Amino acid sequence: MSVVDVAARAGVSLGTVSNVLNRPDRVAPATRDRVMQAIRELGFVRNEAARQLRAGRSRTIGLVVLDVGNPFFTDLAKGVETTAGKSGLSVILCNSNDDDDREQHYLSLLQEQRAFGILITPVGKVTAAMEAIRRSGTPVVLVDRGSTRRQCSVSVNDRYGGELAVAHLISQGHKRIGFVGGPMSINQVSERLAGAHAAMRSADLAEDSLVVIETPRLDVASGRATGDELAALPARRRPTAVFCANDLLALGLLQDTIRRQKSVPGDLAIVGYDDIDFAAASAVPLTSVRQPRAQLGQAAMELLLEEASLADGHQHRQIVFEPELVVRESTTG
Amino acid sequence: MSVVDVAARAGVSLGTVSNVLNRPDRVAPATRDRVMQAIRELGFVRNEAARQLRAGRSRTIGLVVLDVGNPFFTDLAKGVETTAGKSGLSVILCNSNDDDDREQHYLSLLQEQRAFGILITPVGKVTAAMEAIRRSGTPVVLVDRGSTRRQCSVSVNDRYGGELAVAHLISQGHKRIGFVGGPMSINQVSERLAGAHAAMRSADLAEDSLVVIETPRLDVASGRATGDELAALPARRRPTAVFCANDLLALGLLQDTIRRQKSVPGDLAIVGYDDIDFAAASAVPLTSVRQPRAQLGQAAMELLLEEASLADGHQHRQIVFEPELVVRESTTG
DNA sequence: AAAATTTGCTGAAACCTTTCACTTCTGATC
DNA sequence: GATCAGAAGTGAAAGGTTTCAGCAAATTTT
Repeated sequence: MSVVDVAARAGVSLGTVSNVLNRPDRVAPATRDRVMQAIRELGFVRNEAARQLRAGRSRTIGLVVLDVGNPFFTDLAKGVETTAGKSGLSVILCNSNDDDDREQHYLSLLQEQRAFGILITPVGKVTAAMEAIRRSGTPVVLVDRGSTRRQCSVSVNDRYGGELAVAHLISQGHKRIGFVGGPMSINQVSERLAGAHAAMRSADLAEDSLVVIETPRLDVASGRATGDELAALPARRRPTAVFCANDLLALGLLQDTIRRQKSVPGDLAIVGYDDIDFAAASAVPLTSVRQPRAQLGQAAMELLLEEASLADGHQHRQIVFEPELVVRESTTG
Repeated sequence: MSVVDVAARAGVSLGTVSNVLNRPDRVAPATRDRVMQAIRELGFVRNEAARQLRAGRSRTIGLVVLDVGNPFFTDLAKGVETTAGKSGLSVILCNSNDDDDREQHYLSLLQEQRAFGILITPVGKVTAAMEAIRRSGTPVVLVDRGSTRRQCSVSVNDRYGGELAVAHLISQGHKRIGFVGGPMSINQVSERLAGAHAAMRSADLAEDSLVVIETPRLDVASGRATGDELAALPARRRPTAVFCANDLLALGLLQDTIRRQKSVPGDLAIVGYDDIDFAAASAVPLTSVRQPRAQLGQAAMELLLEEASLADGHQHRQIVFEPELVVRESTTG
């Protein structure tokens, strides 16, 4: 069943049916009603595949994130989705799960679907595949990740965020500080670590006073596992405070620390990153570095739309938000 | 650029290119290599829209959930996605946000895209739109929601879960118990409430010993707001324990209770529902009713595939999982 | 009244893939 | 040497939408 059937039933040409669907104002009201009636009677539903084929591009944008299980990304996704919806675009949420292959897989998929555009938080570097997609005319905006002039991006100053977190710990009197996060191939992680180092230097603390514990992933389970590593350290090397690269890690570590009957922040102060909703509701409310999640999504989507509309004369832009430290009990007993 | 260009470059017919793409074994190795080479040289990417148009249905399934911000649903989504991936299907995650209109919107969208199938946790009743989609030949499986014989569904016994939760509170000596959840139009909520009532009856407690507080949504903010309502109750009416219809509510309420300097479970015992990862990491580790989230997703996807393959002779099935009570400190000081 | 413009509608062409009936060729069998 | 079977490849048709040049009628302008 197709526009042809609708046209037959309404006694008009198929071109007119298409006009009713896409430019109703160009059709005489009487005709329009007749067509609408036929559509209703036949239960006609537009075939999006045919539309796309004809149009050459779809009305779907792909949002590729590192972890849908992380509330940071779902909040970001909400911002994207709301903004996209206003332009009649839908969002397909893809979970790369920190995995290069999955990322690659989703990129191919989006390319085959002739996605309207792609928002991506890359697992590692910006790959050749991404470059190729961009060159083929599909707008690509980097999310939660800075970029060079040759690409649009929306990010939060991760280095500064790391600095904020560690400077705060230092101001609380800590001198041996741990950094928990990984893999280092994730840009956000290495930037936050760089910020941590910078804060140490500013306070004239020795390089090796920052104990770096690399985790395989940025999730709650990895955070819990970190408890063992910390406990295994000789007391004089063991940090009195840690900065976790995200809240999931921090919550996991917090949970494990309490399980070991240690006090937070007494025995170990903890700072997280992202300030997800659960951070405030945790065993000990978590000090965290807040990022404007929804705004980030909105800004990214707006950049994408801008790039899509000004196809040629588009000037790539890099938007950088500033993070904010939210102090709670996990660092101030 | 299309198969035609590839064919021209490789010096074969377009039918052969298609064969290389879809049934490589039917093409002589030499020819196959030549075609592959041409594909690489031209950077050819299959047009999914054209495939779909030809095939009549897409390779995408829609998963419509009530709240992507709820880890329960993202865990469920992971189960769905993994299982779908094995059959070469992709998943588009749609967030109805407890809103009828949004649900309707997404259903239309999926219908226009000729989705391979739909997994949905309906906001309210099973609507005429859903029926229509099913009749049009698209498999629809209800998720986290039971159904009649006329439809496939995968659910968890919510009534029993409610019973477990409240029976546990009663066993801890509580006699005035609160139920927090809403809106009641959400099936899971009313079922869990029904279970709560059943538990009260079994213990010979009066009907009005169960104080029902209806919330507008099932999120952390609504949970926090419930603190006010509880505080406003006269002491002799105020429950000593509450059962929250999900963990987000429970975490919100927990947070607010602690803010008021009350003790959990001393002044108020709290049971949640879902046992999301954050439940164990909260201020006071939360007693909760665990649901097999990933399994739920997997089972739903399998039912969908079954329904899709046996189009005609398909016998609708209803799978019901049993929930499990996980006791933690929020109910056992 | 004639000319010009606007309005309303038509229908063929294009978008790209897959399928399938068909042809051609190679090698084997009797 | 004729017949047959199988392998390899061909190319037209179908699938549903949108666009656009073009046509006829109605309306306005000269």
